[in-house]
Amino acid sequence: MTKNKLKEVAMRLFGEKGYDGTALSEIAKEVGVKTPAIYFFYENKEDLFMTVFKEAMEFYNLFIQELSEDQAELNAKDSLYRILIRQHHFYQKNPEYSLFVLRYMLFPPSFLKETIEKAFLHSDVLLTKVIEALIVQGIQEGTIREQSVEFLVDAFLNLLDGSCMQYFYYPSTELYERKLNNAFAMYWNGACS
Amino acid sequence: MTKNKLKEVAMRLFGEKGYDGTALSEIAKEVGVKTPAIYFFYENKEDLFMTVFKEAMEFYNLFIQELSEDQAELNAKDSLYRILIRQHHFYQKNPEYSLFVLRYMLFPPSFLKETIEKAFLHSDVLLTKVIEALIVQGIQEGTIREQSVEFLVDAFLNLLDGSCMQYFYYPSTELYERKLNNAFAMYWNGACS
Amino acid sequence: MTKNKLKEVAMRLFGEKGYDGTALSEIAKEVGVKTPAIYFFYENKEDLFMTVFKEAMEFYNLFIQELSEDQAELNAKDSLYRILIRQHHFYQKNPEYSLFVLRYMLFPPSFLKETIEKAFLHSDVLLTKVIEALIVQGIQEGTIREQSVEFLVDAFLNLLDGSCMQYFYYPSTELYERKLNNAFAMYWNGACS
Amino acid sequence: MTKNKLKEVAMRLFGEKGYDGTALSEIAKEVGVKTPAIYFFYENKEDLFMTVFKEAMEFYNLFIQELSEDQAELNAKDSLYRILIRQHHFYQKNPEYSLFVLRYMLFPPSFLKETIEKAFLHSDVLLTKVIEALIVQGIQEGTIREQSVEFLVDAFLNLLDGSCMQYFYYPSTELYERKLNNAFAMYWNGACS
DNA sequence: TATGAATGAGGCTTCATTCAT
DNA sequence: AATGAATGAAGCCTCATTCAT
Repeated sequence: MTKNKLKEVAMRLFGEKGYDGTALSEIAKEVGVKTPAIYFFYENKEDLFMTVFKEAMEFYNLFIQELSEDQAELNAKDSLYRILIRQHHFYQKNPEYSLFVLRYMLFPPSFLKETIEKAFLHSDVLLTKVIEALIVQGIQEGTIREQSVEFLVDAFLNLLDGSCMQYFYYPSTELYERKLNNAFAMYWNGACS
Repeated sequence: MTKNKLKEVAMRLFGEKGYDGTALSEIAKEVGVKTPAIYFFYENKEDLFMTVFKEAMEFYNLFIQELSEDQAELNAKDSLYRILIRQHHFYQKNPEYSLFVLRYMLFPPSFLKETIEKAFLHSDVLLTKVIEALIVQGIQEGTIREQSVEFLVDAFLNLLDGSCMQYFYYPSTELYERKLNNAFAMYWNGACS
Repeated sequence: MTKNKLKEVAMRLFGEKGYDGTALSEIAKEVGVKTPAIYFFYENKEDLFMTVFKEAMEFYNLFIQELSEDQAELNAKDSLYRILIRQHHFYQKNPEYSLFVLRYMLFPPSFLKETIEKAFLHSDVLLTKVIEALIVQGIQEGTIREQSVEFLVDAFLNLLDGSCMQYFYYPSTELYERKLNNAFAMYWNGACS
Repeated sequence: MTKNKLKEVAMRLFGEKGYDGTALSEIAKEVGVKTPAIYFFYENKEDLFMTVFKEAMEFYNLFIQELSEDQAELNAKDSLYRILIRQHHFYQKNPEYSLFVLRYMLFPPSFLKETIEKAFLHSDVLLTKVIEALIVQGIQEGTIREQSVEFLVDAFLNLLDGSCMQYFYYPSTELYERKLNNAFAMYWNGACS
């Protein structure tokens, strides 16, 4: 399906080189098609971008939703750690989605700044709920010291954001993993005591 | 004068709209000059960008260096907290520099990916040393529990990166500051106990 | 059915927006069909245009021919006036045909300038004969003063052309009709005295 | 001056081939310049067209205004006849202006239908006043029979419009002139008697 | 009878860049 | 120190047209 190939290639190139840095001709070429063929499937560059963006967001939100599933049997600590690991895996297995989402979360093209901000706030709310539930579970378990939930959630979200940043920032996986583990250990340490 | 104004406007626009999304004509227009005037001061677009980039990095490194100064009189906790606050102030007082640095740290234009990576690793090393010194001080003070320094440094760097991300991500300053304080409190909690 | 609908829509759009200003896709869309369907009925854009053009000319010539019929019982003055009225009615009842004919009489697309000129000269000859017959009748009746027939024919044709122009030029029907009547009255006045 | 050459060539080509039928590249080529040079002088195709249009209208209105001048010494008949002749001369001496004005009076590109209609109504008012003055003069002279001025004005404007149409319609000058003279003679005949 | 998919040609426009002044 | 004039390259997009189905 040309239409899907276009979406995939577009996601990768938009993620790597940005909206303005990606020519439709490049996308077409990689798909093995001439540029005007794009217009058979998408209205224009913006439409292609928006389609890709929506899919990326859906996929990312799906990932967030999955974070909350299948964790019932784990204790809070393992669940939280697993979220970090899953985020890491998500980045590794879906480099195009990840790069795309990160890029346009921070640097949306001006023509859809608002749309994008709303979409990301939505994801943020989803994620916050997932974390909250786990924190509450930890407190009930007794593994997390009784204290303000908001406080614990904020710190964990910061940890996630920091890991996100570092994943794209540090080239070496080893280094990244060490930092990730150390940061989580410190978090858990603070959460318990 | 014109040369500097060009640099300033270029930094802002490159930061806001990206390298490909910024036309030299826009830069010239904001400065109140015609496009060819740029070529009197800079070889070409890349040269202007590189000049701006170097200045941004110097400025950013200066900021990092200043973090280590004037902290002798403070205890470790206050010093570390002050770093977070200073980072926040730096972003607020120098939005153009900050946005530029963040953008090109994560998404360098392909023609200078390597150069930029080196520059950022350099800054990272600088920053790591500053943190390390403070951690060691804290251990010597006895306010930080004796444990692996690397461990504490990694977690603090993660905290800084997370805060960086959130600063640009969250629109509201209040929300950002709450999250920042909560995350630091958790960090310090973990560091002591 | 589709073939005829295509012809109708094409006539209207070619008349309103010109040959170059009308895309085959627009025509197809209005007919409720995809563009390639056009090629099942017509060889290409030119062919569609020519088909439309021929029909418009036939229809217009039919109108001219009808002008000479059913007028036997009327006197010359009424017959001539009736021609003006019929022209007016023709424009009102067949706005698409009229606009099309006017547009391509004055501004033929370059690829068929000659063809079109011939077609219009043919219509002109037809019309001239009709007028001539009525003038002669008028002179025989004694209602038109005896004088050069050519002279009277030329003036009447000018009257017709002027009315044509004004019909498309003036937006208001009332204004147009007043002008038409005044112009004819003056013509008849000159013809008699 | 490239800018003026562009205007001249644009007027001719827009007049001959229509707005959609004229490529900027053609205009540029005839001027001896590459297409993007047009954008140094005009914002875009519409702007070039509008500039040409405004100039054509100004020029045409100037022509109309001049019709009323230098006619004091002539009697009404000669003045009116002279208007027809001058219109003829105007068409002959300024074929580009004339064709352009005629084309866009009848078939404005959709994006400026309203603007153009207003402009032409303005010209129409100007012209009507000129004719009116001459008719009144003729009645005062006693050369025109006393009757409704409106009636005489309408008929003369019809004569002018008819002549306009025929000028562009009939290829042969001789034929055109014969028709013109015959039509005017008939008009004057009707006006006097 | 009609469409889905695709393309070549070409149009409008922007942009970095040059060069004479 | 800066601009007016111009261009080559390239980008987005439209359109007539084709062809397999």
